[in-house]
Amino acid sequence: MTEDKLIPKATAKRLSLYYRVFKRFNAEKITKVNSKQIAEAIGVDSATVRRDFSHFGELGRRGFGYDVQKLTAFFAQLLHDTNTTNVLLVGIGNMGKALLNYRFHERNKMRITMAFDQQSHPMVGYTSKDGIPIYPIDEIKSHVINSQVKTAILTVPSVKAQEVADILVEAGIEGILSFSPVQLKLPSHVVVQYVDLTSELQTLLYFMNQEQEGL
Amino acid sequence: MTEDKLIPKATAKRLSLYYRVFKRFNAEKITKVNSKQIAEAIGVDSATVRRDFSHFGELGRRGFGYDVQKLTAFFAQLLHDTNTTNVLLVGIGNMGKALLNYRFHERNKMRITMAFDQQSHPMVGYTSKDGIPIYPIDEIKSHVINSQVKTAILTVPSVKAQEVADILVEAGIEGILSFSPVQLKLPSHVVVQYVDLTSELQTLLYFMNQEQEGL
DNA sequence: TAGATTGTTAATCGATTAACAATC
DNA sequence: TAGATTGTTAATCGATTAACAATC
Repeated sequence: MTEDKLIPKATAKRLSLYYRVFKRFNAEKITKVNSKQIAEAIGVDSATVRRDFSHFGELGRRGFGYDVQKLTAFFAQLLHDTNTTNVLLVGIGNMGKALLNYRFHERNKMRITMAFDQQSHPMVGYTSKDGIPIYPIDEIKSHVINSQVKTAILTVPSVKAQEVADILVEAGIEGILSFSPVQLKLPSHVVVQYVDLTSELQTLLYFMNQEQEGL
Repeated sequence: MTEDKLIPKATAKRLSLYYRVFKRFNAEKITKVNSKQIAEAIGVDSATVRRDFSHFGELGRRGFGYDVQKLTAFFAQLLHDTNTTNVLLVGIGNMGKALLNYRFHERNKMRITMAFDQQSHPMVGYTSKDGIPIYPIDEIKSHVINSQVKTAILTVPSVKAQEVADILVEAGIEGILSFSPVQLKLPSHVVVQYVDLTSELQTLLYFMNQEQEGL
């Protein structure tokens, strides 16, 4: 199948994982891989890899495998990792601080360029270690309007999440990565992705207990 | 279906989400809910909720709905959130620090009780804000052995992840929540759950771009 | 050519959803 | 009883995997 533009969701979620291992292979001077090697590196079946790739045309060479450089370039394109994407952050708590100092930009063309918290937060009015400016939440709209930013990371307390998300959308944000375990009600054109650390840990414990109980 | 003990993975992953909304309902003095309300709160279909619950017996009352208290108690049991689970943390970088200060224990009976990093890390030998002791990595085994800890959170650089995971398993750890984007090769009795922040953000951007391009 | 590995089809498996009889 | 909502079955949908012809 060539460029049919109907990428299954499960495939879409693996794209970034593929991209990372290709860059890793590149760094290790591995120039050629087969679907089995890719599969092992990301923890899926080799048939899944080939099927995933098939949505984007013929990326490999039969009897041979894939050229790592070619794959890397293709996936960079696919994931728009060719020019920088700027992202904003709301909420400079525990998690917010960690993300503020996270070097997304070291390996990918994305980075946090501004951050927000309540007026009373001690860091508001200053900048992060790396010079990311931190503004009060009521200035979100004005700062977003004078920028290319369309994406937000949300790390505010659950009770504030909906309220802040509304402000973000109002300001023109079209995608939110939320760490607040609250189902956001937003217009359908806004893409939301959730990260739920407590749930991840609790689910791990559940699986461990299942394991214990014999099944 | 009564207690068949064959909980589908998709259902298992929602258990913690259900549990949280029940506790939230409780806090809001809501005593009775129906499957539609639960479904909305966690962002799934009401049929999914009823089907999920059906694996655990008859939790509700036909024509009526569910008793929130009863559900909360049942899920607390199910998720073993009745007695405290102690967890260790390896890697006091950005993410590690955030998790170290994260109040898991405020809402659930799980908490980080010890942390580890390289000998040279400035916090090794001291404790966190909340008094969690921080030890050097080579002391993992001795500290785990004198404890009930079976679960680890791993926030070390990718290149160290496998090495540290091996040490953890050697020390008797049976479950790992890893923030390092590396597929760990471990004995099959060890349960591993991955959190991949870069991938989450990149996937969000991909979906946003898809949205833009019309599909 | 012989060997290897892709790209793709068909089979299987698992998850979601619609529909409704059971029943509170 | 009439109305509501469960628990469950059957239908649908989507994802994974096995198998293999195509072909480098």
